Amino acid sequence: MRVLNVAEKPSVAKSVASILSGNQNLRMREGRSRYNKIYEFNYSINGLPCHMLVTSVTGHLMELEFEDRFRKWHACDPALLFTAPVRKVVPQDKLDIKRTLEEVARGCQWLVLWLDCDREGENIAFEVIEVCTAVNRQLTLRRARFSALIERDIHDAVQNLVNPNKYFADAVDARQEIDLRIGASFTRFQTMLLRDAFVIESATNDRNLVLSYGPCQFPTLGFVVERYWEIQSHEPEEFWTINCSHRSDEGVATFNWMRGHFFDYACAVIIYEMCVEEPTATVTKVRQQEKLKYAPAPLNTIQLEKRASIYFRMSSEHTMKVAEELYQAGFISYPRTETDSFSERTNLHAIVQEQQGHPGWGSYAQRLLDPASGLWRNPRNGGHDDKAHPPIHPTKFSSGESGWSQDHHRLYELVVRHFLACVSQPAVGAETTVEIDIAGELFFASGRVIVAKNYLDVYRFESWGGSLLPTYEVGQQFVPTTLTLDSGVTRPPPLLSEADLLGCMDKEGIGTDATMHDHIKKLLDRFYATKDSSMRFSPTNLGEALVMGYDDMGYKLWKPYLRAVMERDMKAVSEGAKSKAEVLETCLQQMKACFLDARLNKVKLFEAMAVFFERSNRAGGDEQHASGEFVRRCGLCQEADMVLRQNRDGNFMVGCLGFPQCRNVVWLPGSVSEAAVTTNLCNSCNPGPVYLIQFTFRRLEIPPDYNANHLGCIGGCDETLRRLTEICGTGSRLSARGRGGPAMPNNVQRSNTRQGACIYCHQTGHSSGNCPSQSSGPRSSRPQSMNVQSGQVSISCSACGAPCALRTANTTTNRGRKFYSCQSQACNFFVWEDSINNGNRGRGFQRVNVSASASNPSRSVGHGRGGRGAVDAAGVTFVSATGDPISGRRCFVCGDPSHFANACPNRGI
DNA sequence: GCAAGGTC
Repeated sequence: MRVLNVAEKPSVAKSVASILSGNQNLRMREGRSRYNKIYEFNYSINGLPCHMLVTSVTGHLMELEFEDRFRKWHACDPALLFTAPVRKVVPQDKLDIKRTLEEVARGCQWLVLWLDCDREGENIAFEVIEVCTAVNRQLTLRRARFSALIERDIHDAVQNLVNPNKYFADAVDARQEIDLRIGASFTRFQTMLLRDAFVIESATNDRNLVLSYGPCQFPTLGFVVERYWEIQSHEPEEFWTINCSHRSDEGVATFNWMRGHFFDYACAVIIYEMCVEEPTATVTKVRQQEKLKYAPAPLNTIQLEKRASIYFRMSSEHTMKVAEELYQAGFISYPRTETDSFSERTNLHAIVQEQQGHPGWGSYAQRLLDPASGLWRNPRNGGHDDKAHPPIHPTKFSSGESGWSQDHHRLYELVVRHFLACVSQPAVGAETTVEIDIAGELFFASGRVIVAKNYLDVYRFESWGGSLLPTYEVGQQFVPTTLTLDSGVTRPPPLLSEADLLGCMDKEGIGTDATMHDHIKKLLDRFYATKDSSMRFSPTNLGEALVMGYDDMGYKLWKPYLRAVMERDMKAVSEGAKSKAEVLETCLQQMKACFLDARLNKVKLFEAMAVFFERSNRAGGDEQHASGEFVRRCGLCQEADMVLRQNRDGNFMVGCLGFPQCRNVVWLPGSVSEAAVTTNLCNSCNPGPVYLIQFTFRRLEIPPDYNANHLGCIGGCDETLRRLTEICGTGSRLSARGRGGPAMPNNVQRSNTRQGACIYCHQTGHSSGNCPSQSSGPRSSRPQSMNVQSGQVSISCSACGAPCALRTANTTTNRGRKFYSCQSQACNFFVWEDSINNGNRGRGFQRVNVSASASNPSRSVGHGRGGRGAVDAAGVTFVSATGDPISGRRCFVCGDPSHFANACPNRGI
């Protein structure tokens, strides 16, 4: 019996063939595609002798596409894409693989499917079935289920073949169809609506600019915009904290206030004064604890991308490209995996053994293998398993290859060191916490000594800040060296880093491990977002405007919810709880309703775009062609429909949907006030059908002997329409110029009250710049850009010199109080408006100085915001006027004192 | 010219 075996990728075909044949009498020959070889050997399945042929596809063999009539953008209304017929086709670049399968399948009796054991794999299995059974109806179809490319699994799978799972494949069919229909309809709609209506300077050639919408790319953009809005709308709030330090022979200890910080200055000062008056500190608690810092879980794709971004500033897209090359060359395992736990059957020691000769980490590998070192520890289980691939690990030793770039070296090193760390003991630290009491107020200090670095010895990318604390004993008393009341302001969160963004996508289920980096890249390619020099993402005006437009419509299309609902439905289909047809119908019905509604509310998108972009003077503008009532098939291009439209200026025309390729248009008289296509057909015009249009003319603009209501035909037979066109002119810009004497620039025409409908309210009588609807109210969580723009700018940032915006605080303590702040996140400058009148010109992070003397506690304490520190006879300074950043704090994520948590390089891992 | 998912 001849058995055709098909795997999802060439590497799996090779492994399966090599395992099943035991490399005995294994022959390889070329297929039609250069990547997909054919392996042949003999094997026996359940005692039945078989001649095995093993080959592969490369992922999906087929693509879903619309039928020809719906593929040209202007040939149909995008709303039709929710119902237009679709078909699965093998694209040009996969035809070679298809032919190989057909040729081999003809001579086989069985087809065994070795696709990955996930939903996409099952769907690819059915694509292979379709191609193979088309040439050989007699094939027996069997599915091999395996969870790893190891001998036992592969032999088990082939001896226990099952049936392919249609439910799994159906779920993917549904996902594909929904993605295509939603993506194509919204992309065409918003591109045609906005691209030519505004001057979008980000694109060099905006004729090619595509304003795409996709159920993954838009939520990804949503994360970026949401964080940006959070930063923009942040109102800095001033807070106060008491810090204390003590210098002894052993060094300096910095104590933090147990209360953290106060937003109320008066309360903070009262407590501070109490402390200053009785400054003697008493040690109330000394606690010593052992702390462990565990090595990370085994490496999966998302962690690889996140860590390469943080450690090497590599983009996720570039990381995957380099990883793919290392994989192809055999140095690392398959890089697209969700799995972060090793199977018990993996020979971890063998992988370590291979690395013993490396000059950088070889000696660590040797120590690991020495049982006497006690360094070995079985790796953690990260809790994810895609059942198809192991965690990313080194598969071949290398001390660097000649063709490798710096990034190849770095990524290979990360994979190896990560693996060695995973099988190592955690780092051990001894932590000491000391609590002191000053006048009833509690303060604490902590220090850490690393007792055993263990995995940190090899995993040089992570650190565990250590700092020594002088020895204290309970009951010990001392007078602090400094005791200061310090001020700070709350800061907004930072822009999203690539690691943050991957984290958001992972959490909300946007994309897969193999596609997340594509979605991020798409934001950059589409000019929706930019990445700054510190690898953080900001939305562009275009990205922000699109999200703002949909947000104003009340649609959460830019949120991850839609994808989450789809994902739940897909799961239901894969479990057989819902049918593919049922899910497709409900989902597409809802999305079509949403689409039609979005089109009705397109003014919201216009408004949002108008906040950032100038209107374009380009004649036409595709938005006029985005929808309209069918009148006739175009006689000129004979490809698209002619539809009734109203242009921006309110003039009617019947234009071809093939614009701009086809420019066939019938302009209607400028005196038409209303027009609607009827169901009546013209009896004389050819080629038919040509639907008649019911017109209403403005009485004062047509001669008295003409009727204001007229049922007319645009096919050429209608004499009345022809005469009125001659008399009144048409709404076309060329015609308007002709009638109006000397040609006027388009923007002048737009401000003409008769022709220029306001872009905001679509009414005439005022220009867009004076629209009464634009005295904007507050916008949900977004920054109030209008208010900011119209704010009285009268003060400059002390750090960067840029003019500050006047804002209004909305916090509990300062509601309604006005303040100026720098719009740059980096400066953090702000000043209360009322304090300017008092002579204070802004504070930023400046410390406020409150002085007192330890030797004379009864002396009055200065509250002044400009007082200087005082030194007593014994040289004990309680205050600092240096403006230094608050010291003695450490990052609560990694414990490193060199930065705070919001700037921690380990944040988001 | 549109999506997202495989993979080379």
